[in-house]
Formats: sequence, structure tokens, C-alpha cells
Amino acid sequence: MRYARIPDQTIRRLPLYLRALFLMAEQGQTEVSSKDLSEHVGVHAWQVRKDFSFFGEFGRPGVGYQVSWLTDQIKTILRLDSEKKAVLVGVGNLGAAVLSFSGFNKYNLTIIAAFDADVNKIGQTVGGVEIRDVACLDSVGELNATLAVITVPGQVAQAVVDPLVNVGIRGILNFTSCRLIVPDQIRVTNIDIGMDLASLPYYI
Amino acid sequence: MRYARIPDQTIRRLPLYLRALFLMAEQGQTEVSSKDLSEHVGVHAWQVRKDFSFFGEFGRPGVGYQVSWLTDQIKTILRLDSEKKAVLVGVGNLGAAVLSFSGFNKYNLTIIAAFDADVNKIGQTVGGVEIRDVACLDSVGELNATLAVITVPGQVAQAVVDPLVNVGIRGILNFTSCRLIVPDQIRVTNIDIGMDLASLPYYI
DNA sequence: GAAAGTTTGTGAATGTGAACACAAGTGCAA
DNA sequence: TTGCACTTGTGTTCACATTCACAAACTTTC
Ligand SMILES: NC(=O)c1ccc[n+]([C@@H]2O[C@H](COP(=O)([O-])OP(=O)(O)OC[C@H]3O[C@@H](n4cnc5c(N)ncnc54)[C@H](O)[C@@H]3O)[C@@H](O)[C@H]2O)c1
Ligand SMILES: NC(=O)c1ccc[n+]([C@@H]2O[C@H](COP(=O)([O-])OP(=O)(O)OC[C@H]3O[C@@H](n4cnc5c(N)ncnc54)[C@H](O)[C@@H]3O)[C@@H](O)[C@H]2O)c1
Repeated sequence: MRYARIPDQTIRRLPLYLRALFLMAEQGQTEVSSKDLSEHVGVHAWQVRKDFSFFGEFGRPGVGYQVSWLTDQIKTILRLDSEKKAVLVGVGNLGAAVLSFSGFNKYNLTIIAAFDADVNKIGQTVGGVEIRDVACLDSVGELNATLAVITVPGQVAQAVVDPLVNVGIRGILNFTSCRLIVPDQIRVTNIDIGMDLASLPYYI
Repeated sequence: MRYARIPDQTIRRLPLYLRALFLMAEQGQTEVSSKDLSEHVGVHAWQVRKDFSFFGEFGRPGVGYQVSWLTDQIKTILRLDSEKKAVLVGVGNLGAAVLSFSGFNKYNLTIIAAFDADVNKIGQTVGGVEIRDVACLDSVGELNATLAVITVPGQVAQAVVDPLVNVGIRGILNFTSCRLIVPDQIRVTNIDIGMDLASLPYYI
């Protein structure tokens, strides 16, 4: 199985395992069983083992997995072993909240720059990041950022994404409720809070 | 097919169709084909038709779907035909952003109350909603709210969720990176911005 | 009103991931 | 050394979702 295609769903679960492992490491735990891990994440134990089996043999029967080594493995798989730089465009309510959030660090993710069109905001600092003029979006190229967070109004989302793609952004986290048109090799993840809230009544 | 079990993935797509239909209605469009709709949402045309086929016959061959009627149908399926009330707990950076957001209205969703533990915030108004003392969380029962948005620090998330479940909340939108333990009949949707950002490097 | 052009609705085929069951590896106690 | 309790890794089975292909329904055109 080791060299087969990796299921998308498996990739989606890896960050969750990582989150749980960080928690365990903080509490001084050095070894963990698939059962342990599964309870933290909310899946079944065999799901955890199956997921790992796509990449190799990570654990020892009768013992479990070594927390630190497993953490490193998952980090490597997810390409979180080296620092990844991100920029944020649109420092409104939501953008400011994301900028102020410090929880990205342990995943080796850093927001190195923020952009806005509002002249009153340009020059100010939020979450330790200075807000620049969106007209200077081209400067992202020199910063070597590969990720972008889009928190502008939907109407201008596509307009800010196009130049970002041109200067080397490869992955986009899109908070607007507009579908972004990008080249095939660019990855877009959409977070639409409205959609998620609107889905809930169906299930209740 | 009409009375079979509805695939989860179909339900997940319905709000996206709804979002596109609102846009079309705004632009004065009265009829729409599955092809049209599919391009707005980013799926294939037959996926759209298949999804609708689980609920009945919504369109007319050779013509398409009537925008207003289709909108009503989806609203009904998603239980968005009557107003649903939500409360928000934790008016920090993220909570304030959600409170200030006005895009929930068209889905018949209203945030009617907000709660925080910070005495400096209690009594203030954000996004037209007055912040109340989290110690009075029990009062949610009288408000007839069925939904809750959780934007408190992860450590206290479970502590605020437990009383919410007791006073009748049925659906929860959880922004913390902690798994919430709730009774089976309560629906929890997790939005973890850190996880979504951490997944991107794998794909780039 | 017949023919050509659209578009829907859906059974069947295909693909993918979840769930299971169990053999095999490990540690420990007697 | 043996037996027992525990845990991993994975081939297989099963359930669900996507994809396809096409008949049937409708409109438009001439
Ligand atoms: N806040 C929420 O809870 C929420 C929920 C769902 C979706 N969203 C979406 O997230 C996005 C941001 O929401 P928000 O509440 O922060 O809105 P906001 O209005 O507070 O922030 C938008 C920011 O973008 C800036 N901006 C406008 N045009 C720009 C441009 N061309 N280039 C750069 N910056 C520009 C504005 O100056 C402002 O600072 C919106 O698309 C919104 O629909 C927000
Ligand atoms: N901001 C982001 O971009 C982001 C990203 C990922 C996850 N999150 C998560 O979202 C949550 C909120 O993030 P934030 O950035 O708004 O944090 P924040 O610290 O700005 O806000 C937390 C709010 O909760 C309130 N609070 C604390 N204890 C409370 C209690 N017992 N009852 C009610 N209210 C209480 C605080 O007074 C504060 O207003 C956190 O769990 C965070 O991990 C945020």
C-alpha cells in the first residue's frame, strides 16, 4: 500500500492528528496508541491506523506510536517541516481577527504581510503585522510567500487574487462567498461561515 | 428515487446552490439551467440535476428551473423557510467579526444575543447585538434560540456548550480547535481556520 | 406540424473511502 | 519459556457518491 494514491480524506485528517499530538506533547505524553489518538480526533482507531499505513509503518504493535517521531512524520508529509509564508488581503473585521491569531506558528505558518485599500488602515499594525497598500500587491513576489488569505469583500476578491497568482502564490484560503477562478495548479480552500451556519437547521 | 435517503454531500451542496440563486435573483434572472447553476457553484451540470432529483422534479425539460420557485424549494428542504435564532458566545476578535456580519439575514438566520465573560464588554453593543453576561447563559432558553456560535478560547468551549445544550440549543458552529462532546441529537459543525491553512502546503 | 435543438430526470456503471476482521508483532508476568 | 493481554498493519467487504449515457419533455424554427 505504501506507494498508492493517498485518499483526500486521509490528508484532511492528518492536521487533526497533528493538533492532537501537539496537545499530548504539551502534557508530556511520549507514546500514543491509535485508540488514544482516535478518541481525541473523533474517528475510529482503525481509521487512524489505515491513514498512517498509506505512508509506511509508523508504530510498533503492542506499544503504539512515539509522539515526537509521529509528529515529525506528519509534519513532513504535510510539508509543514519548513516555514511557509502567507499574506493576508483585506484587514476588516475578519481579516484583523485572523491577523491577531497566534495559533498558526506551531504549524510553521507565518503571516508576513497584510494589505488593504483603506488609506486609514495603511501603515497601522495589527497582530504585529504592518498593513500595506493593496496597490503594492506586486511586492509579495519579493517576500517569497506561497500562501494567501483573502478577507476582502466578495466583489473585489477576484481582482486581488489575479495579481497574487502572478507573483507566485500557490495556495489560497478564501473567506468570501465568491468562487475564485484560478489556474489548475493553484489550490483554493473556501471557508464560508454563512454556508456552514445555513446548513445546520437541516440537521436539527 | 424521491423518497430515498439523501446523500450528505448533496445536502452540503444545497446552500451553495441557494447562494448562487440569490445572486441570480438580484440580477433579475428568472430562469436558470442546470448548466448555468453548475458554473456558478463549480460542479458539473449533471451533479446539480442529480442532487435535485432526490427531492422531486424541480425543472422543465428544454427550459430549466424557475429561480424563485427553486429558491423556495431549497429553503424549505434546508428548513430556512422560517426564521432561526442563534446566540454567539465569546465576543473576541473572531466573535465580533461574526456579529458584525450581515450576510446571514437572507438565510433567515438571526443572531439575537451574544455572551462574554469580560465585564468590560458586557453591556456594549456589537453589530446591533448587546453583549450579556455569560453567567446568564440560562436565559437562552426564553429566547427560543436553536443555534449557537462558539468563539471562546478552546479551554472554556466545553464549559459553555454544556449549559447551551441544556437550554435547547440543537446546532452548534464551533470555531475553537477543541472537539465538543454533545448528545447524539445535537449537530456540531467545526470550522478550524488553522487546520485549513495547514492543509494547503501539502497541495502546493 | 414536423424537424432540430435544448434541457431535464434517472437507471446503471464506476470509483472511492469507510468499516471490518484478523494475522502478526510486542511486552510482561510467572 | 510459555501464555496472555495488547496493539499494529492491511486484505477484504461493504456503503456511498460520482459519473455517464440516454430517453423523455419541452421550445423554437421554418
Ligand atoms: N465577518 C464574518 O463573519 C464573515 C462571514 C462570512 C463571510 N465573510 C466574508 O469575509 C469577507 C470579509 O468580511 P469582513 O466582515 O471582515 O468585512 P469588512 O468590510 O470588515 O472588511 C473588508 C476589508 O477589505 C478591505 N478592502 C476593500 N476593498 C479592498 C481591496 N480592493 N483591496 C484590499 N482590501 C480591500 C476593506 O478596507 C476592509 O478593511 C467578506 O467577503 C465577507 O463576505 C465574513
Ligand atoms: N481569530 C482567529 O483567526 C482564529 C483562528 C482559529 C481559531 N480561532 C479560535 O476561535 C476562538 C476565538 O478566537 P479569538 O481570536 O476571537 O480570541 P479572543 O481571545 O479575541 O476572544 C475570546 C473571547 O472569549 C471571551 N471569553 C473568555 N472566556 C469566556 C467564557 N468562559 N465565557 C464567555 N466568553 C469568554 C473573552 O472575553 C474574549 O472576548 C478561539 O478558540 C481560537 O482558538 C480563532
